[in-house]
Amino acid sequence: MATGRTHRPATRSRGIPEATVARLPLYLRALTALSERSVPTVSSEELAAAAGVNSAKLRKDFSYLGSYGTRGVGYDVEYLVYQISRELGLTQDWPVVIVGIGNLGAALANYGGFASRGFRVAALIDADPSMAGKPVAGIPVQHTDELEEIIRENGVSIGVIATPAGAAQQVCDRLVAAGVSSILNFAPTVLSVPEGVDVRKVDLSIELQILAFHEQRKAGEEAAGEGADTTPPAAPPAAAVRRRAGGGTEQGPDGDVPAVMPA
Amino acid sequence: MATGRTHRPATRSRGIPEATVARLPLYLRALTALSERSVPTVSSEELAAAAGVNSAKLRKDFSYLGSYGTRGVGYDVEYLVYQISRELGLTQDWPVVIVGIGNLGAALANYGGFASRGFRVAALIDADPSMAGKPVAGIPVQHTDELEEIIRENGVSIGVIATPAGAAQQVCDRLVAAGVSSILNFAPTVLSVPEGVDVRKVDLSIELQILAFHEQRKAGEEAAGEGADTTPPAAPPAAAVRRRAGGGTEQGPDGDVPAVMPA
DNA sequence: TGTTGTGAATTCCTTCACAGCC
DNA sequence: GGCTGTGAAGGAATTCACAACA
Repeated sequence: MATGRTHRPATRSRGIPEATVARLPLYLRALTALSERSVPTVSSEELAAAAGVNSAKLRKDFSYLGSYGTRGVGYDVEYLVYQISRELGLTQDWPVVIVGIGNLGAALANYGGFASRGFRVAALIDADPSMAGKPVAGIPVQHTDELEEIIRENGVSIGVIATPAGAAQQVCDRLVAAGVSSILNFAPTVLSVPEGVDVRKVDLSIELQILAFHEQRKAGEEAAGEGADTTPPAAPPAAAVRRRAGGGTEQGPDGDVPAVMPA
Repeated sequence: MATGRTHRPATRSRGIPEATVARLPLYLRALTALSERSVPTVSSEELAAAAGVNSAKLRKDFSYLGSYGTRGVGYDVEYLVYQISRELGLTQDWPVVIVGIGNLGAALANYGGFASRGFRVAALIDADPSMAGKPVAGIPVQHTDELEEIIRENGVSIGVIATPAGAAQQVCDRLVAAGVSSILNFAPTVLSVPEGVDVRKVDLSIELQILAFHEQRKAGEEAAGEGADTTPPAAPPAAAVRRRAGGGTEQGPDGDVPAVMPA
């Protein structure tokens, strides 16, 4: 789900499995909600329900962090919040820059959940000179020319790319050259990065396509149901079939380069 | 990565592993790019590189779809595009509704990649009456009151939730009741849905937290390096530690309910 | 008694390596 | 000779089920 090119073999970072790391934020959210309601302790069963996983998985996940629970009782909410936060590195301040302040970039800049978890938007950067100086979410947009300076001055190590696909690799290269070593990519491209740089990708159209797959399957089951297999009716040997959407935008079959959005 | 509550045991839908389904859109994108450059055939090695995976994995993935390649030659680009599109259900038209037209909802509505893959934005829905009628991305926003009618009239089966966290479950319930059976959730909540409904989640703050984890680990390795283990310095038994961000928005430790954004 | 923590079993995914075919 | 398709091996993630223990 992450790592652009660098075929890092899904390292078990510091002994904690990737799959577990990916769930820690979920637990953390559920725990913080409990904390706000001043719930002192929680069982694996309850917490698992709140996080939407099963309790055995949750207990195993926590076992990688240490033995933070009490048998017969459960987990101390505040303590766990602290431990998970520390494990995730959220007890420190992470300045991030957002590059590409279109619709999506603006949405990200306005997102409150950032600051509430140790992430601080250090700068907004856009290539459009007419954007420069315009405040978005209270932060003035700066021009791409200043990218390197901004990164270095703020000690930024995490960058968010919300540019069109065409610009993403170039922006990525500049970020990395300037010292960024973790990138969250919203552009619909596979980014190439040197060893040691982490890339995670958020790709809207991929999520929709996966949903469509399951949706189609459901529809098929309903219809068929009876005998034989579901093998599709062997298709035209070499005929490309394009979409046949109804209305809506168009801007090239797939090269995308959307006005502003994720894939 | 999907399914809110419904603990569906990661079914291998129609024999194709979930992990493979999740990669098909990646291949499709790479293939479409090749198609545009009029490249007639491609080897597993080349295509894998373009999609950012390794070639053995790609070949195995394709083997679940059928034998669409030619030994000694490679894959016919157009043909594969068609086969994958069909497998994903993209050869048909999928009307979707977007609920919650804040910054993010607007970004989604403007996203071109939608239409280019069989997804058609059938309607934009928001709870704010003052939004009603206002066009976003050329589509007039409609009020939540009309949700059920819109779903039914357009035969919508895929819904996108881009509301604040507090409204998400309620919106979800209404969508499901009206007939939607696949949901893409951008709100930072675990959604409960009945059996048979698919939920996928896109959660920005989770992605950032995962990056922070790895970033922290990198920093730690640099520093340490030498002897002993990396076990952290046992922490204060029951003291919650809050962020210490610098500037930035605030709106409650975690309950989130952001102005408009994903988690 | 009630709940954690964890070995063992299971299932799922990835990678290897090579036979089969063009 | 080159490249696909796939059994088989290896590894990772999940789940089971129960001993340990407050």
